[in-house]
Amino acid sequence: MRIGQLAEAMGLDTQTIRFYERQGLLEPPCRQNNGYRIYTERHAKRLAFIRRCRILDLSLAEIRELQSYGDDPHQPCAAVNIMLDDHIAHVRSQITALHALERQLVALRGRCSDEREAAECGILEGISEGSGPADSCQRR
Amino acid sequence: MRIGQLAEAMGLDTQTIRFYERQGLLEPPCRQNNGYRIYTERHAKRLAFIRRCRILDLSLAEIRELQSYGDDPHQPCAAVNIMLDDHIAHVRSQITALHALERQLVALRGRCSDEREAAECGILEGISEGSGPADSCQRR
DNA sequence: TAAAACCATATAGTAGCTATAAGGTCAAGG
DNA sequence: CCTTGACCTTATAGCTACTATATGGTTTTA
Repeated sequence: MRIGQLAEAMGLDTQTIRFYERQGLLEPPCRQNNGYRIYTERHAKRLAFIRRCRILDLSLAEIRELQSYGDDPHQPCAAVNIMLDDHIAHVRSQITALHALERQLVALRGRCSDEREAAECGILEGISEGSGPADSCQRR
Repeated sequence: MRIGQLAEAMGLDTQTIRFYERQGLLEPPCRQNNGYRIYTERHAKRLAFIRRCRILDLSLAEIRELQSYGDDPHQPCAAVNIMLDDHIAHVRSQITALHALERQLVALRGRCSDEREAAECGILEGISEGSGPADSCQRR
């Protein structure tokens, strides 16, 4: 399987596959005489694992760590659980921050209707004053 | 006011201020004979505006656009409203995506308790299989 | 007079790709 | 036989919004 076929199959760019190789996430495959990379089913599986991790928004460093656990099956997997717990906490704090941001933005949006000149625009005013929906408003 | 004092007052790094200048967000200030930047109250206000926009997670490009409206007070401000509406929509879609992600991660976390070997870890298994909480699970 | 604290510029690094340039390889068509 | 097009290769630069580092000048303070 050449790189183009693998990329096609996985729905990503050939560049991305080479990028993962350079980053040490994907084992360097054998080469043909002409230098072309030849991938095996193993590579495809590993790549699928990487992609699913990325869909879960894990960083490349975290994926490298996970792979090291997967490759050494007798390690205790507590570290995997910890990583996932941390990641969940991270996602939750992002959600909280975005909710606060949304409230601020909606409040700001309420300060201007469409038909004004910029000089009277309540939004520009609002940003300039630095007033959020309330003074107790959470800043990230 | 020199750059260090301004940075101190605004709670950011001097580098960041120079960076905003290079990016065209902050007007280049006058210089002393020795080349030191001298800032005025106007600069401080503009910088505060920039910071408040960043707290609202607006991009530097969006801030540049907002400033151009603020600097030309007779333009209609409809564009400001549109930008804010877009930004709110963007934040909301981020929130939605993160909620879906959280559900996936929590389901995955539920597949492993602490005291196993990596070979039996339900999490590594779960990622390898590509199973989320359900097959209909939303992928970003 | 010398160290500490400030200022200047230029350059590289961060994350995770994506895009571009410049070139080698291979199969099919004229 | 040659060319065209699709594929492959490497190296390099770009994206965002900073942050860090290196190197050197200036000013203040002890």
